[in-house]
Amino acid sequence: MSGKSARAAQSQRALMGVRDLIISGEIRAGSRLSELALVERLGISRTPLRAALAQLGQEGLVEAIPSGGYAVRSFSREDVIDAIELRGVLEGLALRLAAERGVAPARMGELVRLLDGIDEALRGDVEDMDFDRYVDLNATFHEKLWGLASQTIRREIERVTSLPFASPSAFLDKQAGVLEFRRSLYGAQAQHRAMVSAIALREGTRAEALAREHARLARQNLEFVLDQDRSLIRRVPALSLVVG
Amino acid sequence: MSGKSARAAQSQRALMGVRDLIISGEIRAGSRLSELALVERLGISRTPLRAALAQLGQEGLVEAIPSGGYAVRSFSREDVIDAIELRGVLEGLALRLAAERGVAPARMGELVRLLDGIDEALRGDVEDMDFDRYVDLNATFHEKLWGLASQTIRREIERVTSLPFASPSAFLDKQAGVLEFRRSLYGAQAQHRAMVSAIALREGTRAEALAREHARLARQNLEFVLDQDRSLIRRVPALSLVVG
DNA sequence: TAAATACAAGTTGTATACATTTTACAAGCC
DNA sequence: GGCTTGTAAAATGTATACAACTTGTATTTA
Repeated sequence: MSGKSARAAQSQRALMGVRDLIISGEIRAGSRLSELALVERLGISRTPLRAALAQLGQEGLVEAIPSGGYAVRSFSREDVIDAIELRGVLEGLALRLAAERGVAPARMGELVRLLDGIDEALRGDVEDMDFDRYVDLNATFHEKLWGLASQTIRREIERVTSLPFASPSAFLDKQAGVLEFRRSLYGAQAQHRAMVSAIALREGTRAEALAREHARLARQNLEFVLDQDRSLIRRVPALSLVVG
Repeated sequence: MSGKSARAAQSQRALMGVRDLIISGEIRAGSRLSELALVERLGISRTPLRAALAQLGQEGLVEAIPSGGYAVRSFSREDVIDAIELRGVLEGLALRLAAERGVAPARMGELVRLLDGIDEALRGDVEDMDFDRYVDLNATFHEKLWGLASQTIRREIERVTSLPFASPSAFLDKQAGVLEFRRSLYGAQAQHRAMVSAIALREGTRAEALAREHARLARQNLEFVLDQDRSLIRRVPALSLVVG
C-alpha cells in the first residue's frame, strides 16, 4: 500500500484470507481451524498463517483451544452488545482527552471539511445519493476523529472496531436494504457535528457523552436487527458469528 | 500451572523472558530487539520467540519497525496517563454492565469475603502487616471483580493492565518504600467496598463513576512519582520505559 | 572533499522438516 | 455391554535451513 514494504506480504495475505473466510461465513462459528487445510486453501506456508492466527486471536475473532490450535469464536448477544458499549466508552475517552488537551485548528478544519463532504454525498434522493462516497468519507472522518487520541487509545479502538459487527458501517448496505439507513445516516451526521463542536469548545465531558450516545444508537440498531427473524440477519454477513 | 498443558512451553518462556528483560530495564526503551541475540540469551529457537514478539506487539510493550523487526516501545508521560485513564473507563464499563445485569449472590459474597481478608491483612502496625498476603488478596479481588464482566471486556482490561505501569500494584513495594502506601491502601479499600455496594444495589452509573475515581487515584499517584527526581523513579522498575 | 554507488555483512520473513502431543478407533478386559 | 487401554494417525509446537531485504562501509567519481 503506502509506505508499507512488501516484506510481510504473506502474513498480510494470510490475515486477510482467514478473516474473509470467517466473516463471509465459509468457516462456521465454533469450528476448528485446521492449519493444513488453510495452508492449502490460501497457498502459503504455515509460518505466516500461524502469525495471522495469533493476531486474530488477539483481535478476538478466533480463540485458542487449550489442547492446541484455534477455533472460530462464536459471539452471544451479550458479547455483541458489550463490543458496542466498549466502542462507545473508548471513543468517549478519546474525545474527552482530545477536548481537554485541545486540538490544533488545522486538524479541526479537516474534520469539518470531511463532514461537509459527507453532507454533500447524502444530498439528493435516496436512490441517487453517492453511497460509496459516503461510506468512504465516513470511514475517513472516523479515522481522523479517533486519531486525535494518543496511540495507546487509538490502538484499542481499532482492535474493537475490527470485530465485524462492532462497526456501524457493517449494517449499512444500500443494496441489501438493511435498516432504514437514511434516517440513521442523518442522525449520525448530527451527532458528528455535535462532537466536533464539543471538542472545539473544549467541553470534554460533553464530547464523551456524545460519543457514548453515538454508540448507543448503533447498539439500538444492532438489537433491532438481532430481534428480527433470521432472514434479515442473514443479509448482514457481519452477524454470521452471532449465535442465538 | 492449572489445566494448561506444556504444549506451548517455549512460547511461554519466550514471552515471559522478553517481558522480564524489558520491564527490568536490561533492554532499554527504544532499542531494537535482535532476534538472534534473544534466541541465544533465552535458549530457544526463533519460532516461539517471534510468536512472543508478536504478542508483545499487540500488548503494546514493543512496536513493529516498518523495515522489519521490533523495538522496545518508549512511553511518554501522556501515554502513561492515557493507559491509566483507559483502565478506569474499561473497569467502569465492566462494573456498570455487571450492576445493570445483576450478579449472583454467591459471587457477591465471594467479593465481600475477599475484602474482609484484605482488611485483616492490613490490620496491625505498618511494619507488621502481611504485605505479601495483601498483594495476593488484592490481585484476586480485582480478578474476580472484573471477572463479572463478559469475556470481551475482560480481555481488554487484562491487556491494558499488562502494561507495567498501568497497574497500581506496580507502585506498591514495601521494601522500596515507594509512595506512602498505607494511606493509599486504606483509600483503595474504601473504594472497593463502595464499588461492591453499588453493584449489589444495581446502581450501574454509580459503580462506573467509582471505578473511574479509583483509577483517578492511581493517576494522581503516578503523576506524583513522575514529578519526583529520577532517584525515586528509578525505584519503580515499571517506569523504566517512560521517557522524560 | 563530498556525494554516490557498489558490495558485503547482518537481519528478518518464509518455507519445511522434525518431534511431541492429542485424539480417534479398535481390541481386550471387567 | 460398557469401560479401559493401547496403538496409529493426524495435528500442532518447535527448530532450522533458505531467501530476500536492509543497512553500514568502503571505494570510486565528480
